[in-house]
Amino acid sequence: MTQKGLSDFFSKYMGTSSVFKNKAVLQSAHTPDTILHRDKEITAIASILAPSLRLDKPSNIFIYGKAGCGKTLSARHVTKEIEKHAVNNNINLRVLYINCKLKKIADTEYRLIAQLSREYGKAIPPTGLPTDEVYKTFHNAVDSSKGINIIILDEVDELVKKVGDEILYNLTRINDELKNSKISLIGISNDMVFLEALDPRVRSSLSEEEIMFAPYNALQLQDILIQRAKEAFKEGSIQAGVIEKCAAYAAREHGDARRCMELLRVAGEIAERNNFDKVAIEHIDSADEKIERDRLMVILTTQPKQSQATLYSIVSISIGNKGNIFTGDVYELYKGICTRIGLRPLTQRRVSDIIAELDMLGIINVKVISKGRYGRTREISLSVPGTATPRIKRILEDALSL
DNA sequence: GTCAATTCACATGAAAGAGACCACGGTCTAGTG
DNA sequence: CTAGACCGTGGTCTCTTTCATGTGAATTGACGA
Repeated sequence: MTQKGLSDFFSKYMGTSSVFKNKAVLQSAHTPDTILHRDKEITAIASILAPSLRLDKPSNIFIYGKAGCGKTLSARHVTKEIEKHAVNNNINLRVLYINCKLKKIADTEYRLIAQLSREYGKAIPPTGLPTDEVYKTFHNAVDSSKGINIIILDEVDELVKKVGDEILYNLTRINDELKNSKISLIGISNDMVFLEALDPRVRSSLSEEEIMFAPYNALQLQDILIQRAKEAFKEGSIQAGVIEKCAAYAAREHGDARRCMELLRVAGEIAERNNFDKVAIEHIDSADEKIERDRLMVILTTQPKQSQATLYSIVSISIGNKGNIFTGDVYELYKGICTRIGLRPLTQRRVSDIIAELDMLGIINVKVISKGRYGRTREISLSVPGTATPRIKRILEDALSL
């Protein structure tokens, strides 16, 4: 594009009307004023937390349910309201929200406690201090707050998976040592079976109350979408049937409202970019494709070299043969690739873990099978359609500069 | 033919090491009055 | 005398290796019908 062309482009862009009124409404960070189809759950959380307004320690709550079914939203909504009430009535109540999945912020014991302490205004260095020192700081900070402290641990399962359940035990036990304050925990997890894997002592104290969030069905998703779309889009900029299709797509994927809204947002962006004044049904299809493509691209390019090399060898083998792929084959080829690009090959033990990680990311499918006399191994298959494999291979070749 | 033992090729767990990053306190050094 | 540079120690964190143990069905081989 020439510079003149660029200027034309921008003025034309300014001239075209957007289909959006307020795109932020469709972003996952947005909190709507009213939460649809979660009345029962919200009331349940509220009634459990209510004693805190009388300075009694409310029970710990464990909330679980699939992704994008309103767990975090509901918990934050209730705690925000309760905080408001506390302020109005001069009650010393504090709500801390921590997302345990956030890398470099709260994904280890040290970081979580440090982050919590920071919420109380204590400066904690990112590393270098002994963990019990940080615990002490946190303990003092909480105790001097003299009130009820509700700590929301979002995606606790991720934390526990990484560092074990000891941290939860420590947190629940802190109450015994606090003189002036009390801590209540709200654990939020996507993982349904997470609780069963916990130490029984931790389990019983963390889940004094349990609340299950069922996934939204297609109709509920429609309601939610209509509510958001009203705010997000200009009137009349959505074709009939778009919302329904969007909801149906997401309902198929475990009723994930977050994904549903992303779908609608991206569809809107696609419509806009192609100078449509309405979001049409076919834009949903393109959006679905684009989201999937982008997700894959991000995963592929952000993986460490070792994972990329492992995946590359899996992809290479899968292109050649239609049969099954086993760990041993992958490792052999992987070693070859490593020497070719000057990478120090890892041990098979580690590569085995990397394969499991790739499975978790959803790029490959892995099944542990026993071939009888011929040993036990992982049967690996790509979980992306065969038509996409050459593209993946090219991306990885680029990334590895092969 | 039947049944238990064996065997393979990894899976899976636990522990520990390497190297990067960081805080903190003590020591050294150069600049200043 | 003092501020800043520079070390050594001790801590976390991530990625990895090493060592050890587990696993499930095909295969094998002894046994009896």
